[in-house]
Amino acid sequence: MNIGEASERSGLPAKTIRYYEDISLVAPDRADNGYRDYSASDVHRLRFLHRARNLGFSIDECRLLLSLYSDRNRASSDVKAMAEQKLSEIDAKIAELQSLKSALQPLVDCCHGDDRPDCPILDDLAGHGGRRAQVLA
Amino acid sequence: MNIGEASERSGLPAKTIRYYEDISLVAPDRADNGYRDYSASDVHRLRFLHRARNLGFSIDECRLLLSLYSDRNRASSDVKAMAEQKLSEIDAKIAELQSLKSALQPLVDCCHGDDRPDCPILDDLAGHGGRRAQVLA
DNA sequence: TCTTGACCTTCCAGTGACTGGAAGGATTAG
DNA sequence: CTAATCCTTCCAGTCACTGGAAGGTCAAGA
Repeated sequence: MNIGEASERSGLPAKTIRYYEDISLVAPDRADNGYRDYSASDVHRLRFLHRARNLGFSIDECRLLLSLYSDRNRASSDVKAMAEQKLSEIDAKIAELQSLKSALQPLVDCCHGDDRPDCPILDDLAGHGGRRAQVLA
Repeated sequence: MNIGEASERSGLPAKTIRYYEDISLVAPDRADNGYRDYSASDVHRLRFLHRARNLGFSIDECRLLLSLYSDRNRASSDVKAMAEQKLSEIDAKIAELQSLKSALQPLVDCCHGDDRPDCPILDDLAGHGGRRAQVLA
């Protein structure tokens, strides 16, 4: 099948699929007219990539996952370790965003948000927030 | 002061400070020997940038914040609107990460993680997870 | 047969926000 | 005088695409 159909079936944009070929994640056949020709297993691979990317795995991690997937002898513990690491990265990002939020929220809350030029948010960014506690060191 | 001291005082790496000059966020003087010469207000500006970047504002948003900061006539509502938008972006990112987590966690939980090749995580990625619900559509 | 439009190809460049490194000049301490 | 440290510029790489230009191919309709 052509790239358009492979795109539809995998959920990935055609541009992305070509890019994945550039970086050797898929290797479709070529038809006589030069068009890429995707097999069902190519599409399978693309769907795998789509899912794994959606789960937050990097391209290199996807590459590893694909090789583990096709390795009859791999242990599930290898994959589990990667997934667990991903989970802890996700937790760390959530924590970071929440601390960002708790730094920004009080500034928004105490900004009157009217036409006057006085603005606690800018004051804090400037590093002289007056009586208010500094948000960042 | 030289870039090294400006770096220490602002908390930004020298490389980053030079980059900020490239993109016209700061414009230090030059000494006779060609070295950059940072004033106290340059450092002030760099600290402002450092704080704003840490709060999740993009470079372009920082540029805008800086211009609002030096605009005697700006209304605090302008800044508040930006900060509120930032907050909702942060909330959206947190929600996304949490849904990522709730997709990945059950896979990790049900993977036995031993030497056997059977692995629910890869099965799910491959799109044929058996009796388990598919994590992704 | 011709034409239109959809689809495909390659290649180049840009994104955001830096970061690393090479090659070389300036300054400072001993 | 020398060695170490600091500074300079410039180029290239990161990550994972994405946009666009220029042009080839194909299927359907007049």
